[in-house]
Amino acid sequence: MGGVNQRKNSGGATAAPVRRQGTAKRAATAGSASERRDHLVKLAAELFARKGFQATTVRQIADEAGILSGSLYHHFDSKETIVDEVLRTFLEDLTARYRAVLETAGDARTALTEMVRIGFGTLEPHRAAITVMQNDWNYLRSLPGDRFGYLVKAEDEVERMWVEQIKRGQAEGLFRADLDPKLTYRMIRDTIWVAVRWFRPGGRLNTTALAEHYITVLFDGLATGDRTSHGA
Amino acid sequence: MGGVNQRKNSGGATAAPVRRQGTAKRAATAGSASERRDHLVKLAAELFARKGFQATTVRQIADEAGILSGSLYHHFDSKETIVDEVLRTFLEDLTARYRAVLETAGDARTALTEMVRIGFGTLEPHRAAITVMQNDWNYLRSLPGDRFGYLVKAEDEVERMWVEQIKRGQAEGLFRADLDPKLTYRMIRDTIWVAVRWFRPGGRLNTTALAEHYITVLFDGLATGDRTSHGA
DNA sequence: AAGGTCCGAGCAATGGCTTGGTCGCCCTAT
DNA sequence: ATAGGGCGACCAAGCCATTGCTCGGACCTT
Repeated sequence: MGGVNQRKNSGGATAAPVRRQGTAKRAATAGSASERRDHLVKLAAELFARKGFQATTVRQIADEAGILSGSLYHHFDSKETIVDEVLRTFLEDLTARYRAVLETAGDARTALTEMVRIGFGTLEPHRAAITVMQNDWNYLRSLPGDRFGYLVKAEDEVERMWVEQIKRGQAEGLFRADLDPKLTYRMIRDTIWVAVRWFRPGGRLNTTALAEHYITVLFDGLATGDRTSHGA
Repeated sequence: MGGVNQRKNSGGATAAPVRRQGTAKRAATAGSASERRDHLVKLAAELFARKGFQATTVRQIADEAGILSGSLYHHFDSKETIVDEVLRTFLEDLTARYRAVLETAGDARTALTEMVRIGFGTLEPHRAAITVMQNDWNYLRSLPGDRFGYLVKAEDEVERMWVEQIKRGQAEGLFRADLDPKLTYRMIRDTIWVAVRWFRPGGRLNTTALAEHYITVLFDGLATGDRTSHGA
C-alpha cells in the first residue's frame, strides 16, 4: 500500500512490431509486454490531457486501444496506476535533464538560460503529461495515502535547483538583487509550463522560438531604453 | 437549451443574516432568497476549486450547506448551473475592471501596468473562480451545446485589450519591437493567473507585492547593467 | 392560505473493477 | 519435429458503489 509504481506482468523479452488496431477483434501478435503497456499509457495520457483524469473513463481508454475495459486490468491494477506512470516518466526525464545541465553550467545566467530552454524543450515530448500534471495536480495530491507524494518531492527538488541559480546570479551581480528568488522562480516556472495550454506543435511558433522569446523578456524586459525601476 | 444562466427562484427582497450551520437539521430562518443562493454558490466554488468540478459531488456541496443534496435543486437546476454562475460572475467583474482602466489610460506602459495590477488584484476576491477556470477549462468547454461558449468569448475580448496595448507601446517606442505581441500577452496572462495555485492570502506576500514584483521584472528584466539582447 | 425551503426516499445511469473463461504464441522436453 | 504445457492478452458479463437528479409531502414564515 505504499506509493510505488505497481505493474502486473513482469514483462517478456521478445521484440516485434506493435500493430495499432482501430476496433479490431484480436491483438495480433502484440509486441513485447512492456511495449504494449507503454503504448496504452500513451493513449491514456492523451485522453487524460484532453478530458481530464477523472472525466476520462477506463472504457474510453480501452476503446482507444481497441480492447474492452476489463482487459486494461491485465496491464494495470487501477486507473491511478496509469496516471502514475505518465507523471513519473515525465518527472524522471525532467529532473535528469536539469541535473545534466547544472553539472556543466557556467555562470548563473548561462545556467538559467539553459534551464529555460529545457523547460520549453519538454513541452513537446511531454505535452500530455504536463497538461495532466497541471489540471489534475490538486486532485491527485488529495488522494488518500501519499500515493502521489513524489509529485511534491519532485517539485521541491526542481525548485531548489532554480532558486539556487537565481541566488547565485544575484551574488555574482548578474541579476538585480531586489527580487525575491523564490517568487521569481515561480513566475518563470508558471510561464513555461502553462504554455502547454495554448502551444500546438505544428503552429506558428516552435518551442525553440518560445524559449528565446522568453529569455529575451526575462533578462532584459519589455521596455526600451535605460532601466527605470528602482534597485540595482 | 441556450447558454443562458438559469435560475429557479427569482429572488425575494428581505434582508436577514445568513446563518452558517454545520449539519443542523433546519435552515433556521434563512436570509433573502438570492442571498441564500449566493451563499451556496460560494460554498460550491470553494469545493470546485479544491477538488475539481467533476470530483465535487452535489452531496458534498449540500453537506457543506447543511442540507440534503436534493434540496439544492430548489435553487439550481443542475450542477453545471452552479459553476456557470461562479465563472460568469468572475468574468463580468474582470472585464468590467479592464474596461474601466482602459478608458482613463495614459501611455501604453501605464495601461499595461494597471492591467497587471488588476490581474493580481482579482486573485484574492476570485481565487476559487480562477482556480476552477484553469483546472476545468478544458472539460467545461467540451460540454455539449456551447453552454460555456462565453468563456472563450470573454477570453478573446481580454486578449484583444492586452494585445492592443502592447502594440500601442511598440508603436510609441516604449516597448521593444522585436517581440510578438500575442505571445507576450499570453506569457503575461499565464504568469498572473497561475499564481493562484500557490498564492495563499495570509502568506508572506500580498497581491500588491506580487504585482509590483512582476511589473519590475516584466519591464526591466532580471539582468543588471545594460540590456544585452538584440533588438531595441 | 400561500409560498418558499427542505426532507426522505429513491431511480436510472455511469464508472471502476472482478471474475471465469478463450485463444494463440512460444518454449521445451521428448 | 512436434506435442503439450505455460502464459500473456483479451473477451463477456456483471457486480456494486456512486452520482446527478426527481418527486411528493412536511414544515415554517408571512
